[in-house]
Amino acid sequence: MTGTERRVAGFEGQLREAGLRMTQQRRLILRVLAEADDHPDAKGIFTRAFAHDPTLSLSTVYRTMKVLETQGAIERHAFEDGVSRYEHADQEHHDHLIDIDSGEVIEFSSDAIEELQRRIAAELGYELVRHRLELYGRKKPPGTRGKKG
Amino acid sequence: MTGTERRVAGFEGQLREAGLRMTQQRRLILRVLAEADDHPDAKGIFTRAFAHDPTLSLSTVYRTMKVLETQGAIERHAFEDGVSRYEHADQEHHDHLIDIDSGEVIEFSSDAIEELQRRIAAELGYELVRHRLELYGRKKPPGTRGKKG
DNA sequence: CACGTTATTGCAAATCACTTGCAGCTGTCA
DNA sequence: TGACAGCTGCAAGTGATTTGCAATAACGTG
Repeated sequence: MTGTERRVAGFEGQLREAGLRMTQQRRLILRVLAEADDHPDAKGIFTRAFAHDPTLSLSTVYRTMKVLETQGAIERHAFEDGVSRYEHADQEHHDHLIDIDSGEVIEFSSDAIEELQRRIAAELGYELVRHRLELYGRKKPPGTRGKKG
Repeated sequence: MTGTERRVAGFEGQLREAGLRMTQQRRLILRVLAEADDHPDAKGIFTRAFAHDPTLSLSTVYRTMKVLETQGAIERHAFEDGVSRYEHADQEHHDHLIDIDSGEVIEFSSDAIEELQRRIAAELGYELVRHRLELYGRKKPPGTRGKKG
């Protein structure tokens, strides 16, 4: 998987630049993150990584996530259940739609909504720094796409 | 404060209707909530209520908040720090803008953004059930209101 | 490549917000 | 007023995340 290789290498470089060490554990966690196409929480990352290195500890996962977040290498999200979920940050900004029934997380982005948020903040006298937008929805029966309820 | 009186009475009615008991503790907590114009967390509510009744316990606050939320009498929000904050629900739907520097929470509502969210969900094949939108911003210097950065 | 710093790790204990088991107390309603 | 189910305070329990500490392992240097 070349994309993954590249991502891990990229993360490594970022760490090196910050004077941080590239340990076996970090390399492993980075790989797990790069290969993930979902939004795993710490325990999920730990489980996947643990399969490759049974000496890894959960606290190392938490510490690594914090380092990576500080480095801007990953993004942390906390949806309704409150647990932190992570995803690599080498992608365009996006928000999340959560399927209420399945828990599935779908990514989307909308320039219109970004702009609208900026404008709303401005109207209140604020400069928008960041935001959190999560939609919680239920799958429509097929054939209703785009139609009005 | 007539508004407060009315709110507490309203809450009481709601509880009664649901076959729940109106205890001294609940009455007190309701009053605290009705008088609050901010978004206190459980500890904050406890502190305010405790001043009027030093026998009150924090678990009663948590239990009461859960009951009130179930009754739809209050709304619970969890901003970036993850702790649950509460506000009474006898008001129009709104979202929140959080001042990054002061922590102040400003309420706002936008039909445009509501509609946009509904449309985005629909385009993804979902019916929007609820959402969470928080803007995090920094106060602009006066005189820049509405201008573009 | 061996060595010394010093970051990093694993483990266990500690936090923090919130929940719950339990026994006694108190609204409610007949 | 009396019974009874709902409530409450207290203390212990959860579950996610953090932290103190001693051992370990990166990484630059010689």
